[in-house]
Amino acid sequence: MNIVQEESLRDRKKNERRELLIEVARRQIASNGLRSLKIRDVASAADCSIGSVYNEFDDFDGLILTVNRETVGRLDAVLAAVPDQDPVQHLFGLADAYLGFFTEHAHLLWSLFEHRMENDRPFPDDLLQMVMRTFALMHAPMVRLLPDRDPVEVALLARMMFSAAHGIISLGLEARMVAVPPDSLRFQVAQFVETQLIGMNILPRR
Amino acid sequence: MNIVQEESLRDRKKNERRELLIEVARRQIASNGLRSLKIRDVASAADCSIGSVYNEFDDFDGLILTVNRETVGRLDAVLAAVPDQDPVQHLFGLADAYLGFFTEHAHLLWSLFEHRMENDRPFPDDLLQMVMRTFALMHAPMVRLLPDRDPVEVALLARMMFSAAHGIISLGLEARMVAVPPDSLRFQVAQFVETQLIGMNILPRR
DNA sequence: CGGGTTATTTGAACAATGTTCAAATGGATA
DNA sequence: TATCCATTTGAACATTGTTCAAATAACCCG
Repeated sequence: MNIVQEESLRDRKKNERRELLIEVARRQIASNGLRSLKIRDVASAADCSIGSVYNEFDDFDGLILTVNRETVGRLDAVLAAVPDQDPVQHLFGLADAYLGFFTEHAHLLWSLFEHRMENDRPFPDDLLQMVMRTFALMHAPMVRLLPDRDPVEVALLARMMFSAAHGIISLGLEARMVAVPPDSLRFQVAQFVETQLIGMNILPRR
Repeated sequence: MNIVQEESLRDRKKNERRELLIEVARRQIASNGLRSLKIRDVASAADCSIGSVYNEFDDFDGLILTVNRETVGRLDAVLAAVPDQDPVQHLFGLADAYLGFFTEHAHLLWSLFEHRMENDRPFPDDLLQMVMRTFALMHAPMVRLLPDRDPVEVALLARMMFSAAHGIISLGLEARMVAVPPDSLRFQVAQFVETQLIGMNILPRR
């Protein structure tokens, strides 16, 4: 049996269209936010009918989730590329990389955090797993810094620190309220990590 | 001229209806989230027509904003009631009170943070002022704890700490991902504040 | 190449929901 | 009671997600 299937014309067009649809949707979310995304706009921008969007994605949520999945993937790649030799510098690097990604793709990240499934359907498990895996990138340096602590505690601590940093960045970038100036925000994040590490007896007092 | 105006039957009915509409809307948001709020449901629950809701509030945003304003007012009252004798205990108390209010009224607080105006209209200034004033409650103990620092720096620090705590609580309560158990969350918040204060040389190392 | 078969695409129609406004209603007033 | 005007009403409209039967296009085989 031939495993390597020849790609038919149908499949190629289908794949091209799918990529185009995702790209169009991502651009719209990235520039004007999740709430500005409309099926009809996506369809007309991709030069196809409304029905074709439904053919490719089960429903509106399906399209959003696909964009969000790719966003998590990109974030994961950025965070995974942070140098990890020294665990302290690793933590500072992760925080700064998260800030950088958030600043550059604020609407995409907000889409990830703000999106709620229609009709109280459950959040898809695979995306949850992806998010958890990205969370876990913060876990590694914390384990190295606190080798004697209960690993469960350390996991909670890592998640707590991520949530705190996320709060600082997310509210700091919110233009609706008075946004924190970018330089100040960068300083705040670094200061938060440093203060936290000092408080945990990992860095010396200043 | 008579300043104390006799309340006419018209006015009384109008005020009663207004209160009822707000109450109905708040209950709906509190129990099922902002997205579940529908004009028609509110109208029928208040036993009046759709148009009457529009008569009382300019539009849908107007109703939501009214509920959100009251939420900020209630939060402000709760936080203002926290004992403020010792600034360190004051900070712990504020964090715990915020956690308590958030836990009890999660959907109402999410409504406050998630709501976006229709058509990119600006966020109303009076509500922004209310939120800022509530933020400022955290400011006072920080000033007492860091009397020698630049007040502008302290203000940024206070906002940073609020944002961090908000992130910890908000993501911690999110059931969509794996929610942090309530007791664990309470511990995390207290631990965050303590670590932060130690790192800022305000509390001794443990 | 042609005809049959199957997959895909299309867009009109539907459902849900925020919004408007002319007519009806009802409280105030003389 | 009669007139006047504020308020209320709900039908109609606009937007937007969703469905599905008909049209179209790709594939396959003789």
